[in-house]
Amino acid sequence: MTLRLFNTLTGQLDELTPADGVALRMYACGPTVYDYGHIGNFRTFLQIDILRRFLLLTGTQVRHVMNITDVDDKIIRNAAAQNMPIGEYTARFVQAFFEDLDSLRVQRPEIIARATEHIPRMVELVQKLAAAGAAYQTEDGSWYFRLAAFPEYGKLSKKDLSGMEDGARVDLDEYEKDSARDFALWKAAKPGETSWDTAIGRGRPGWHIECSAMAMEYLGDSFDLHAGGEDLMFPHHENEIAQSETVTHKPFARHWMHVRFLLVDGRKMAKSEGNFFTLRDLLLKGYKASAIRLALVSVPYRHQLNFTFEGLAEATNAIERLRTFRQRLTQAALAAGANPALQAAAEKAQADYLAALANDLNTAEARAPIFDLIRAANTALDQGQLLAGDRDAILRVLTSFDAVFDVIDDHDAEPTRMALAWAAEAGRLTDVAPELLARQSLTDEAIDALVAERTQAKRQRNFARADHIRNELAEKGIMIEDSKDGVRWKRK
RNA sequence: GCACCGGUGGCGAAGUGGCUAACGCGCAGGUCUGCAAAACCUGUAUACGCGGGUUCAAUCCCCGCCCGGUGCUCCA
Repeated sequence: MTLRLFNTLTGQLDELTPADGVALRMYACGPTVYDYGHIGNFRTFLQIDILRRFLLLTGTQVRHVMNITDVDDKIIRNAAAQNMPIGEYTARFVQAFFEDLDSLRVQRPEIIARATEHIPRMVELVQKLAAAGAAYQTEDGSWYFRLAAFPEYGKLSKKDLSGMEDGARVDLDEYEKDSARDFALWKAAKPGETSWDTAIGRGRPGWHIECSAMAMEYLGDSFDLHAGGEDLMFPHHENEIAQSETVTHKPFARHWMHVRFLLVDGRKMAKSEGNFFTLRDLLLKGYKASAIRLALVSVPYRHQLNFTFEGLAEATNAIERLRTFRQRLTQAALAAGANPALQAAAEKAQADYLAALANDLNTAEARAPIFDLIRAANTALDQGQLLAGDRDAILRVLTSFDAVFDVIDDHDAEPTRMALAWAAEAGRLTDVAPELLARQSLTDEAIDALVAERTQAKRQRNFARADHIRNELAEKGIMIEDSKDGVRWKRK
């Protein structure tokens, strides 16, 4: 199954296949590690995760590179303010970033490249640009890219900069540049700043050159796909193209994917708006990692996603339905054989599901056939018409669904535990929702014991005692569910 | 200001030039249950921003308008 994915460069849906026929080479812009990641960041990484999982599921190998920008102005400033080397400052945010990716079940790229470990490659690129006459050094020792050297500039973001007047918004600090739009390749060291002593002078890399250098290092001069948030399209990705193609004279990435922004309550998320959430904020409010994943993934990547707590609640309930169904199906006592109608339903669900994803990763559309199948299967189960062979077929569909969405398997305990441990360490226990603390206040064993006692009481028709236990557990967010197959409980 | 994207039932959100306009949540009824809850089933809503145009036919194409958002600057 071939994926048709919108390509920013061509403005249309293009088939995405590995040029080398072996593995899809893709580069995705990673985080700048100056703070904890927020849910907007993670929407992008989650959507790219959907892409990579779909490719893997449908038999395309991937060579996926993600950078970590571990040196930039904010990092230098913040580290200096805390009187520590930038490596020490970024270390905790790098670690937190990967913990958060794990919480959200985002698969690791094959290659993770840190900017500070690729300085020589960046210097080399600047030298090549200088040799080609596309880079120049200003009096302070910084290097800039000469936009005039790349006539195709603007082809990705579809901007025509030719008519733009230089000087419209000139940064006073940068009066030395030949043109206001020329961008920094290498920033000369200022006193006391972190810097590297290199052949092009003492300084540190500009942001854009990092990605060009690392992408080419691991993927070659030309590769299949470059992805990132929509905000990076201009100028970051445009600049990458300009630098890279000026040096190689080859197309940099054939395909560009941009994930649109997430809004919160209809507005752009910003600290100043008071609608800014990190993943940890949400976990401490008691939301499950799986619900956050599903909520951020269910709106297709090319649409803005309006994040709300109602949306999180919806995702929570949708996941409950998926999980409950699979549990019911797995536990049911079934006769041997197969029901042709259900076999056909399973096959159709699988086909429709994959077709939806193949169509520009339409995750919203992809959910529908799964829920259709669940309804058909539940009805058949009620009527005793679901047979063992049907169970196998349906479970296979769910497994396939979870290979991409990854929300049915319940891994929610660990992220919550991690977030609570972090909150304790960071002195943020006051931010933890009381319900969450209550919910975690009893161990599984303690709950099992209480549930068993209640079952015993019920058998003895001591309903007062039984109801008392039920209420007591309910107050702590533990829900008891009586069913034909026995008693289940879950943390709400 | 320029550019781009969107406006679908109570909410979220697919989709299509003509067929019952998905799916999820919510809500209602039913089944089950000691009672509940949960679960499941069924049902639910006079839903395609407004005004023109093209067409035998438009929610879907074109034009204009209104509303919301985003980019043009560090930003996922």
